[in-house]
Amino acid sequence: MPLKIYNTLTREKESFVPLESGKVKMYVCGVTVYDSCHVGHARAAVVFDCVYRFLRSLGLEVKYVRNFTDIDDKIIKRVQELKVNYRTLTEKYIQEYLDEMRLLNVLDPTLQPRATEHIQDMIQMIEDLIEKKYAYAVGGDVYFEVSKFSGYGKLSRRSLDEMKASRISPDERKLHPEDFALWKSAKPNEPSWPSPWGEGRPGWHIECSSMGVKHLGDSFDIHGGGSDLIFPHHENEIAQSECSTGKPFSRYWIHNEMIMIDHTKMSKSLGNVFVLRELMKECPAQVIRFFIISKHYRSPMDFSLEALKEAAQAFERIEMAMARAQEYMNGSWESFKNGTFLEALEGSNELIQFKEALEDDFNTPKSLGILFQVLGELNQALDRKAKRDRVSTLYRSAGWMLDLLGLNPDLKRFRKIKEALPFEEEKVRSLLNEALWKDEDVEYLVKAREHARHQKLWALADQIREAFKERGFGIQDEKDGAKVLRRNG
RNA sequence: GGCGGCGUACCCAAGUGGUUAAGGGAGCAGUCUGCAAAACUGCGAUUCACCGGUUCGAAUCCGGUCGCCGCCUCCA
Repeated sequence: MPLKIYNTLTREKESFVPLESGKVKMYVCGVTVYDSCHVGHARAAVVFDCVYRFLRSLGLEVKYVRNFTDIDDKIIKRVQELKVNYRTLTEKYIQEYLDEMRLLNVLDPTLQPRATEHIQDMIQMIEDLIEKKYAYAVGGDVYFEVSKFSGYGKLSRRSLDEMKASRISPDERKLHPEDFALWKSAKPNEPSWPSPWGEGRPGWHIECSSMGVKHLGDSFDIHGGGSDLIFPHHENEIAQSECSTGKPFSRYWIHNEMIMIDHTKMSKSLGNVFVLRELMKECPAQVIRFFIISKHYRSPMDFSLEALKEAAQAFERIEMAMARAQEYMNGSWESFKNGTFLEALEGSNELIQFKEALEDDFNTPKSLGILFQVLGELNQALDRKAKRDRVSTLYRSAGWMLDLLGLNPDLKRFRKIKEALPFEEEKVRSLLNEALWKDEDVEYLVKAREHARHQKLWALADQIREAFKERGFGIQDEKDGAKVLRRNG
């Protein structure tokens, strides 16, 4: 089955055929670095990370570019409010973003260019557009003349007539109200770069055209971003790029839908955002990732702490099963990997189904359904002490699925304590009064409880278990020793 | 107003023309356990917002009604 992608440009699911066989060139709009990211930014990053991972696992060589917008009006506004150097500000949020991406297990794109590193490229493209009469300079500003591009509106399905009717308070110096800025002249004390039109900065849209074309070529395969970028950002990118190069820009446009709070879009202006780094203090990043991929990327998704709690519960099921299998097999799933995903597919019905789910426009929720079926079988096999071969097959399949979805279960949460430790009731009593336990205290108490159970001192055993619970640990008694697990949050 | 989308069990969520409508959470019952926890087993939508139509057959296609949302200004 070929990979099908829903293309915003055609509004249809299409078979994906890259321009150059075996290679994919993909550009995704990153973030504007003027403030901390929220869950919506995480969704976009995770969605395209899944796309990236899946394309790679199909054996395609993917060049993936995701930019940082590190100069724009919002950044300037923030810089003036905070009275800091704009590079200090942007650098801070770039680092924050990179840290968060790492925690979310989002792979580094091939390139992460910054707008300010491409000012010259942008100036060249603007000059080119002026020369070709698609753009005009007025004072220190340059505008793109939208009516010169017959394809304008093809992505967002809008006509110029509609736009003329709806545009509000147009800049007087524009020839037409719907024209947009390619270059903006600098006011005093604003960050600026020299240009043929004087000191200034690039308009927002030109950076993506310029960096896309520079790093991926005039025409490339996939362009992604949030659905709120379709108009005007992506529409304008198409106009600039195609007028400049004379060639079709991106061939497939992928847009992820928004995160909603109480059925309303999460956005800064409404003040209903959940800041990612705050959320990560309460909840493991992997749970956030799991939450995100549990809904198809093209549907709006309601976010709430309750929903996140449900996701945490479901994710723990994954972690428990994988931890059990790891213990049984005495090794991480990677150590049983042998070969690539495509090779692992051979004869593995569940992996084939899993692949088919993702091939259908990256249907991650459907793929999770298949993962859970495999985990159910894995648990069954483990319950019945099935042969190593059977367990190993299921374990490996589940591992591949988690790998492709970029889910990284935290198996260190589960610890089986095996070594014997001397039991001293006094020490146990004193530890029970401690508010915080070190690792060795945890181990000691697990063994102490085991001792108490062997002596049928049920009251003491239950007291210890209760103390564990109060400190965020769960205990599971198993035939060959107790297992302790650290609860999330 | 223009363009686009959504409405599936208590909650989340796949399924978009054809065997019993995936999966997860929560709940209830059973197995296991000193009691738990986890795991396993069983139970749970004769029905897919509503009303018509097309079809041998529709949650799935078409028309209408109701409700909700996004974009059209900065936005992932």
